[in-house]
Amino acid sequence: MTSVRRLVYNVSMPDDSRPFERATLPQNAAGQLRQMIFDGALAPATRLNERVLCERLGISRTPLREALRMLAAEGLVRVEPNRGAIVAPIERADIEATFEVLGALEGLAGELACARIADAELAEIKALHFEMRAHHARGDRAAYFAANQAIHARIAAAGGNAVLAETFEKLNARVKRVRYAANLGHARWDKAIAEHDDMIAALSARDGRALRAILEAHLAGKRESVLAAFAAEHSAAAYD
Amino acid sequence: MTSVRRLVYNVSMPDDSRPFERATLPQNAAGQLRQMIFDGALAPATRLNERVLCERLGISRTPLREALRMLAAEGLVRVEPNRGAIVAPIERADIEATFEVLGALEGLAGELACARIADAELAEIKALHFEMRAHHARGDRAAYFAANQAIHARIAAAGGNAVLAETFEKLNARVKRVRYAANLGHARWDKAIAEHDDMIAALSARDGRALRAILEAHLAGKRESVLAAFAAEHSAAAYD
DNA sequence: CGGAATTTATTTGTATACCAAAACAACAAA
DNA sequence: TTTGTTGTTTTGGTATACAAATAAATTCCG
Repeated sequence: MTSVRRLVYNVSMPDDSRPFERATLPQNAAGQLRQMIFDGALAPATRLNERVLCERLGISRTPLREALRMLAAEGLVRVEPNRGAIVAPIERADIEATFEVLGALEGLAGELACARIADAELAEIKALHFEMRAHHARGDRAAYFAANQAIHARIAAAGGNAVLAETFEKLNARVKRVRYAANLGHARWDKAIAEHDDMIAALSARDGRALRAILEAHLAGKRESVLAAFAAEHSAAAYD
Repeated sequence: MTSVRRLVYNVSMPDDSRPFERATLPQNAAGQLRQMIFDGALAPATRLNERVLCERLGISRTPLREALRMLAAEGLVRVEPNRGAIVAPIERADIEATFEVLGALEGLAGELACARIADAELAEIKALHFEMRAHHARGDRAAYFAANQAIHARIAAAGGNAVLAETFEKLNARVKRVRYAANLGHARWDKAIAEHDDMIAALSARDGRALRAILEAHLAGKRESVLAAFAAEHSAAAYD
């Protein structure tokens, strides 16, 4: 049972600046569902029966439906009138399109980050980078994945553009599951690591132009590996 | 009473490809609220009292709350636990951040569009362009605005990247109200028109690099004029 | 026997009533 | 003016009911 380790590295998705963040039930439910979708407990195209989910989450229909609407607006779920919700299916085109946008967004973020990042934040990203390399050295994919995601989220955030960071997170969420599923081969993995080294170098040097190029290339590479894994999985297990 | 003319140019926001689109109440309500927010009937920071809105829209609380959640996920509304929803306030930083992202997105879209756009779609954009110039010549701001928005939406769509177009639309929606409020002076307006001419030229020539640069600059210009108007309005009517 | 028509069972969409807890407002007291 | 205190309103959530739409099961017919 490969239950992906719960994201260890906090990146403070919404502003958790307020003390004692009281979550409302729909927010909670949405969070749980998100997690289930990420680690595959809810596969794409799975019907989301309200009754069943209500029991499973221990809430009533009203907040559940609100949660589903939220997820729908995020693109993780699709609601069809009178037919209910399903986990949003991902197609090849979606992956391509999403990574294309992610590349542009993170490219911009990198450029901004080089101009604006504080030393402390840079240090933290470096620390994460070396932790990630440690996980890579040990071959611990889950931990590597989490650290990797954290780094990218922090770069997205380091641009100091909240809208950018938020948009990046939301889009990234849509492909997170396939990202993790893409168990990269050693060659690609090593290449990714090398690219990360370059990223850190460019960021340290505050070379925005370079970082943007690296990030765009990195995302493109990631896209290819994800697409490959996606294609493989789909030829192996043909549902239709 | 400046009630902005209802968007004349369809850009097919969500896929209205299916015939007889039955809308569910929450979707409907969300649409109406969106419109009210766009044309200022609901100003930023307005409390959205459930009871009142239920009456106004003629629906019950259940679907209304779902609609509010949807709008919240889109960033048009903010729901604070136990405190209800308000129309999302916009601050200077939000405008800057949003336009920064919009610039990157539309830049990418432009580049993609140059590579992929079909002649028919290019012709349509050209047609819209000249309509827009006509509105400009007559000084019809509302019509100009609508045509302008339509052009940008079509460019965003012409990249053939659905995720990109969708993301652009959603982010643009957040600043649409201030965009319209920014009643550009003649100088800026003429400049915008000139930039649009350049856009069309670059798109016709399929010069992706150039179009990207033009679009990024255009958005930056738009940002400045919006910021100026925003600042002016805020010094004039100081609420606090 | 296989497909079409029809009945039946589920499920969704929405409304309503109800309640607790939180927020807000009004007002008295220091 | 600030601080308590006390109603009042509003929100968050549950439970229930029911029509309409979908999906499933069943019957009917060629």
